[in-house]
Amino acid sequence: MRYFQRTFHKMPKLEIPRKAVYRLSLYYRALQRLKGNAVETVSSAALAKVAGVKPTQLRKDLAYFGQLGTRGLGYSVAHLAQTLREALGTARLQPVILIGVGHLGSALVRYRGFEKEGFEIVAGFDADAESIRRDELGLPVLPMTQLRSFIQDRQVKLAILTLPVTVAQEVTNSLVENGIQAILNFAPTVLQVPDGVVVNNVDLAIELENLSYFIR
Amino acid sequence: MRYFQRTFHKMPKLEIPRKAVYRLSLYYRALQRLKGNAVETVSSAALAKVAGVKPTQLRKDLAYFGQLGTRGLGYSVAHLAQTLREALGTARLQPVILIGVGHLGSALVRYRGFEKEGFEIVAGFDADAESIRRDELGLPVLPMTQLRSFIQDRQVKLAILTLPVTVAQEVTNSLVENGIQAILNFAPTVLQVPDGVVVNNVDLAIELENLSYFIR
DNA sequence: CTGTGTGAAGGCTTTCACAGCC
DNA sequence: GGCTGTGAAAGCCTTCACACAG
Repeated sequence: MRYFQRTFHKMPKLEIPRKAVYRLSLYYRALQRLKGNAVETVSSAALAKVAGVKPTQLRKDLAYFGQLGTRGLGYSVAHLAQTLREALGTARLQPVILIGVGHLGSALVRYRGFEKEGFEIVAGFDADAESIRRDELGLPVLPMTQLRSFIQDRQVKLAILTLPVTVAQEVTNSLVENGIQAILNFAPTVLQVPDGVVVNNVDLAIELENLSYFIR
Repeated sequence: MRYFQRTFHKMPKLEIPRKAVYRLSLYYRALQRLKGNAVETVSSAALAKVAGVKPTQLRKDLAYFGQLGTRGLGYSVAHLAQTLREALGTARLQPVILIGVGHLGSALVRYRGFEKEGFEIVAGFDADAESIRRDELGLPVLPMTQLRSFIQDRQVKLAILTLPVTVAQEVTNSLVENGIQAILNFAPTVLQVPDGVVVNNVDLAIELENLSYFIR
């Protein structure tokens, strides 16, 4: 996971703490639920409780985007949700490609939980593309040779990596060369990428080891 | 993810920073690779590079466990690996249960990357246990009614949750009641647990949203 | 001379306390 | 009175600088 300085066209005046961005997603989720229950305004205390954080922290996080609440009243659920959507860049559907269509990759494709959050997996890539039953997935599965043209034609910026460690770095280099700017990496290895490319790691063994440490 | 105070029987004198524990896993992985290449000693600079951290940070992290290195020389690969194994509690194989044997759950079972890290998924549980083709998984899949006896008989402390949001909290309560101490949660919701129970969340939509934020 | 161990400094994040607005 | 917005304080983690051991 990396963090870097940027000039934003409009959004925040100050640079937002890295961890705060994660929390924005939690707030957004909580707001969706409130919206479903036809709630119109919510206090920082109530929203923070659902998101599992302290009220002051929530207010600090939101303050990066200006004065969003009304004193004495709280936040407008609809307005705040919209602001967060735009801040997170999920106001428009983002195309994502998935590299490595094995067990885990296939499960992620079928998971479908991404779409309502603003992401669409538009294609899978695999070294052995021929052998994959693509109709079961409802997704085109292409050979790696088509990576370059696909990324460039479709202007894809986001990739999910569900590959064996042995080829992860090599494929990453190729992704970066072709214009991918952000990678969600499931391979249990530290990827080397140039500045300006962001990697988030999801490492299941590390999560288990971490839990294991705290059990006694 | 939660953090809490504990009295440890032996390990560290001081409390280890929460994030440092994650890095211990990275170091351990890197050491395994060095071991494979028959490397006997390694400097903090070399090990840190592979793990993607700064040498001073690595030394600070390791210092929590006492004087592990030799000045002027570095660390013994074998000895350090063993120390980390014990610290992380993966020196012995830990039994893990998986709750919710859908697409994602099945993919995790088949993934098998856990075993060499010291974890064994010993059973799956599902509300609809009957309908799951258990021979393809090579894993017993049991109905939820057997949760209690299984956890208690096998002394299971770790659970992986791959369930829909709607039932996640309810099942969590049941797990905690029956003695589960740590949960790796894939459901996109904030679980409420009592003190003494640790939850690590793996939330794919949040990871994507986070990446999306940093793309411009 | 090499490379670890560590107090001290620095930087980042969270929490507090309360001013300010509805 | 209720609840947000925010400077200041506290807490936590990382990095530095260097003493010290081999």
